[in-house]
Amino acid sequence: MHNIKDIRKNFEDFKKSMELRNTDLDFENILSLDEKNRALIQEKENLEKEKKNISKSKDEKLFAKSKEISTKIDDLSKKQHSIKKQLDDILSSIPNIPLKDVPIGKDENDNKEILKVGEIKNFAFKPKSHYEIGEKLNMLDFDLATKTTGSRFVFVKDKLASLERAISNFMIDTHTKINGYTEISPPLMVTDETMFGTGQLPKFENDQFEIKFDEKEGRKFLIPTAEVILTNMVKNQIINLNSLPIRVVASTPCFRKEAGSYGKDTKGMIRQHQFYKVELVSIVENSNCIDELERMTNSATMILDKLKLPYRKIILSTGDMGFSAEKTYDIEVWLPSENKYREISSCSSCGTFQARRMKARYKNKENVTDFVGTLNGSGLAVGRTLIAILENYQTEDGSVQIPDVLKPYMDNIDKISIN
RNA sequence: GGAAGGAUGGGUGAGCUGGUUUAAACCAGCGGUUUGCUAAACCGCCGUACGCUUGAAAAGGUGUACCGAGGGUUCGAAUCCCUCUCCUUCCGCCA
Repeated sequence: MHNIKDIRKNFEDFKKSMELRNTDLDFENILSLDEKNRALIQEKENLEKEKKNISKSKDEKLFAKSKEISTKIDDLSKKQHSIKKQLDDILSSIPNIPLKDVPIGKDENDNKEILKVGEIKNFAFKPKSHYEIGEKLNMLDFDLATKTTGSRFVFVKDKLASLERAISNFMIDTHTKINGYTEISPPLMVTDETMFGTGQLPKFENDQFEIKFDEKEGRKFLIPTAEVILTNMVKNQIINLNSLPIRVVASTPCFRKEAGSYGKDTKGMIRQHQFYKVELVSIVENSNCIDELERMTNSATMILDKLKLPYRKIILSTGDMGFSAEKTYDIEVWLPSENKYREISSCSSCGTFQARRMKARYKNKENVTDFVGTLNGSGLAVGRTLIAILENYQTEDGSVQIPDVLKPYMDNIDKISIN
């Protein structure tokens, strides 16, 4: 969320940034609401001062007048709150401003590749898709999921279920032992306020699963990514400088409605309503965001290096970035059956954008309170890593080799084959 | 689910028989003195948000609100009343 003061001050810059992000806004309305709001605050504060003086004087003759002032204040207060709410509603739906080095563009076609790693294997046969491999092995069962739950879910069985768990454990171990992250096992449900903090609400409510809870309770949602709950660990607090940076990692299921992607990736487990993801979150001094983003992205690619999966790193254009991001790297893994790279991780710096929404602050070196910087990245999407291993490590007879680094997690077996 | 107690600044914690509280004190933090360095000691500063204002800016000045959240009583609420949330302890139930 943006500070209205900054918008007021750098209005033209702000306008331009929003155009880069294809955001259509009624800029004049923002300014006029802001002015009205401030005028009402002034009026109200003057009355409050008068009232305060009367009560201090303890002059009984003025008591009646004080009462009169109270009703006026109530009235002004209501007006001001309504204006402020209108303003906040608009502000809370405005995306973050891209950093200067983010390529300007309309959509994903304007993203820029910046790195390509690993050798793409030349198969002597036509490589099968992950779902063909999985179904042949009898270890991916989409029909069973349809029967019990619905579309876009899957049963992972037997050795593939172990492999999925192995992937997750391997990632967590790498991030905790080598990359300096602390493991967290968080709640998978959050309040609406928490969803607001990271930017899922109010604008993207349609993508979220809401849980029916007791009437009395506030609203609760299933997390669409652990980013939501890990980032919000610092909400509504002022952190000591010496406890920064905070680096946490969690492996959690993620729940997404995938509204608006009806035709996309209907086959296989590329796009599911529920999937496991290992998520990295960093809370840093806001001046360290850029460095931390590189560090985080390197932590994510380290996994692919160790798994010996070919990948590329791209920087998202202004038109393709997520709502809260100021700069995003996507990491895409090679899928032989599709003959192209597919997203397996997305690492973003959000600057102070989420911190403002969460009111997450710290005391900087000058002892001045300032908003923290927040970053999040997948390290990596577990389901898609499973897919990548199935496809890249497949052999002609339908079995799948186990990547060396995962063998210790799989009873040191070499491959998974048809029973 | 029942009963009792509690929630105060970054932390600990007084105030809670309405008006010298304009939120004490301690710790942490920041600045300084001393010092070969560290430590210690001593001195000073130190809540948050928003408005107005001086200034090119950095940084000041000033006002209002805020003592878990929201309402109420009152000329006046951290303090009294109501509702809710969360925490602690005890009882019951339970993986």
